[in-house]
Amino acid sequence: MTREVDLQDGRAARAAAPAGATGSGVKSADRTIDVLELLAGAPRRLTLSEIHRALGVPKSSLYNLLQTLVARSWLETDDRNSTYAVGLRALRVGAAYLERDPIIEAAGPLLVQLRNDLNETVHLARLDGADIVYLASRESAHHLRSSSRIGRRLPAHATALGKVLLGSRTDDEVKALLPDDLPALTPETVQDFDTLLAELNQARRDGYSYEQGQNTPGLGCFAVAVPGRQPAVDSLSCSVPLIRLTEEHRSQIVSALVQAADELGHLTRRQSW
Amino acid sequence: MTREVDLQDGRAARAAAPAGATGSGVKSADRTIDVLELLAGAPRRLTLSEIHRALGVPKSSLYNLLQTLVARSWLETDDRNSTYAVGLRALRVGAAYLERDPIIEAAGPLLVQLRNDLNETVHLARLDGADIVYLASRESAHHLRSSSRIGRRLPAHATALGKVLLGSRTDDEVKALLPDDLPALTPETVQDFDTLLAELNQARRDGYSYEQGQNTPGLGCFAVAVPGRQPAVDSLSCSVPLIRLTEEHRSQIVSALVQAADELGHLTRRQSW
DNA sequence: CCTGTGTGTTCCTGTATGTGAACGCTGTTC
DNA sequence: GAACAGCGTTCACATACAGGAACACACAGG
Repeated sequence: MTREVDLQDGRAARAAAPAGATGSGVKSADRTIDVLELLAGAPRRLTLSEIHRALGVPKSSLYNLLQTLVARSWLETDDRNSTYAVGLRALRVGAAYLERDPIIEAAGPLLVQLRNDLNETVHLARLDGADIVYLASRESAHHLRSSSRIGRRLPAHATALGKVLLGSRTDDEVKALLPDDLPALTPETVQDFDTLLAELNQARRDGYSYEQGQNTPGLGCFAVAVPGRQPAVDSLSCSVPLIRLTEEHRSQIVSALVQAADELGHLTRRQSW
Repeated sequence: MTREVDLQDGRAARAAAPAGATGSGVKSADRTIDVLELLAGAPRRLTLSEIHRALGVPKSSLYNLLQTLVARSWLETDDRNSTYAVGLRALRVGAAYLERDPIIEAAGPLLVQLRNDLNETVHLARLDGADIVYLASRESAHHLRSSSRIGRRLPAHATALGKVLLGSRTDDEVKALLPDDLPALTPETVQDFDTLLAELNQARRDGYSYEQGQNTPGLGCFAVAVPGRQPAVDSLSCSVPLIRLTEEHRSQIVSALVQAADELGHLTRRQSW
C-alpha cells in the first residue's frame, strides 16, 4: 500500500486557491483547471485515483477528462496510462502571459544587473489577491541549482515582496484583502494583524520592506515597490542568507533596489499597455 | 471598423495544432484548451466575438466558458469585459513542466556558460511531433530586448534544432513524422523532401546540423543533439547573424556545443526520471 | 489456490450543460 | 433621426455529458 501524503507540496497548498472552489461556471472547464493546478502543485506524477481522491471528481468523469487533456498534450502519461503530469503544450500559455507584459520584458536586464551588482538572488513579483506571484528572478552565483520560482505563490503578508505592496494600500484595504486568519509558513511568520500593520507602516516610512525568516528560515529579504501605478502591484526583492547579512550589505542592497525599481517604473511608464 | 487580421501570429499559426482539432473528448475541456492556445498565440488581446469567429464556438457557450476562466484567473479582462488575455494563474502550469524535468534544470548553468563563452544566443529545445519547442534560452549581449521563446513551436525541418533531432531517426521515421507538404517560413526553407534528407545525412555525418535563414532571414544556426536517449529528443543550438559568422567562429561554436551537449547528457543520465 | 484491495476502463441513464434565437446596447452611416 | 451593424448578454429547450455501478485486470497475502 502506498503511503498517503499531501499531494500539494506544503507551501503551495496553503497559498493555492481552495481547490474545490468550483462554483458557478462551466463544470468541465473548472475541472480542467482543477486538474492542471493540482498537477502543477504536486511534488510528483499522480495517478487517476489520486486525482480522483484529491478533487472529489468521479473516476469515470475524470477518466474522460484526462484522456482529453492527454490527447491535446496538455498532460503527459509516462509508461502506459498509469501516471499523469503536466504536458508540453501547457508551456506556451504561461510564457504568453510573461511576454505580453512589458514590465516583465523590461525587468530581465535590470534583474541581471542587480544580481551581478549584489551577487544575491533577486526577484520580481506581483500581488494577486492575498498572495504574491513570482514573475522573474535571477539566482545568486552561490546556489545554481535553485529551481525557478516563476508562477509560485506565497502569502503576501509573509514576504517582503508582499509587505511593501500591502503598504501601498490603506490599512482598511489590507484588512479586506487578507484572510481573517493569517497562515504561518514558519514560526517567525506574523500572524497578528496589528503587528503586520506596524510592519507595513515601517515599510511606508522607509520606502522598502524587510523580513527575516518569515517564509524561509535563515533567509532575510528586502523589497521595494515598482512605482508607476497606484496602488502598486509589482515589487522587486533581494534575498540574503542571514549569516551573510551585514549592515553595509544592507544599505547597498536597499539603494540598488530603489534605483532599479525607479528605472523599471520609468521604462514602463510610457509604454502602451 | 477594425481591420480583420490573422489572430494567430504568422509563424505560430502554421506550427500550431489544427485549431479545430477537437474531436472525441470532453467538449468543454477541448474548448478551454482551444481558447487558451488561441489567446497564447494571438498578437493582442481578443474580444469574445473574435474568439467566437476564430474557433467557431457559439457565442453563448463561449460567453459562459470565458466567464469561468476569468473567475479562475486563467484569463484576464482589462477594462470592462471587453477583451481577453491569458491570466496570471496560467503561469504556474508551464513553470511546473519546466521544473519537473531534470534536463531543463541542469541546462540552466550550462546555457549561461555557453552564452558567455560564445557571446551568442543559445537555445535548448525538444522535438514534439513535427515541431520543436523551445525549453530554455540565454540571449547574447547584443540584443537584450529579444523576448524569450519558451514554449514557442517551429517546424522541425526549418530549424537546426529540429534537423539534428530528425537526423537521429531513420528516413522512414522522418517521413512518417513530418507532414506531406513542408511549410516554408522563409524563401530559404527546405520544402523538398529529398533535399531535407540530404541535409539530415550531412548532419548525421558531421554530428551537428547547420541552417541559414530557413526560419529567420539573415540568421545562421548550429545545433547538436543531447545524447542519452535514442532517438534523441532534446538539442542545443547557437544562433548567429550571418554578417558576424566567420570560419573560426564556426568551429568554436560547434566544439562548444558538442561539449555542452555531452555534459548535459552525462548530468542527466543517472538522474531518476 | 482463492480472496481482497488496488488499479484503469466501459456502459447506460437522468440531468446538467450547450445552444440558437432574441434581447438591449453603443456607435456608425446614410 | 432612423436604420444598420457590431458588440455582450439572457433564456428556454433539447442534446450530449456527468456519474453511479459494474467490469477486467494485477498484485499481495493468508
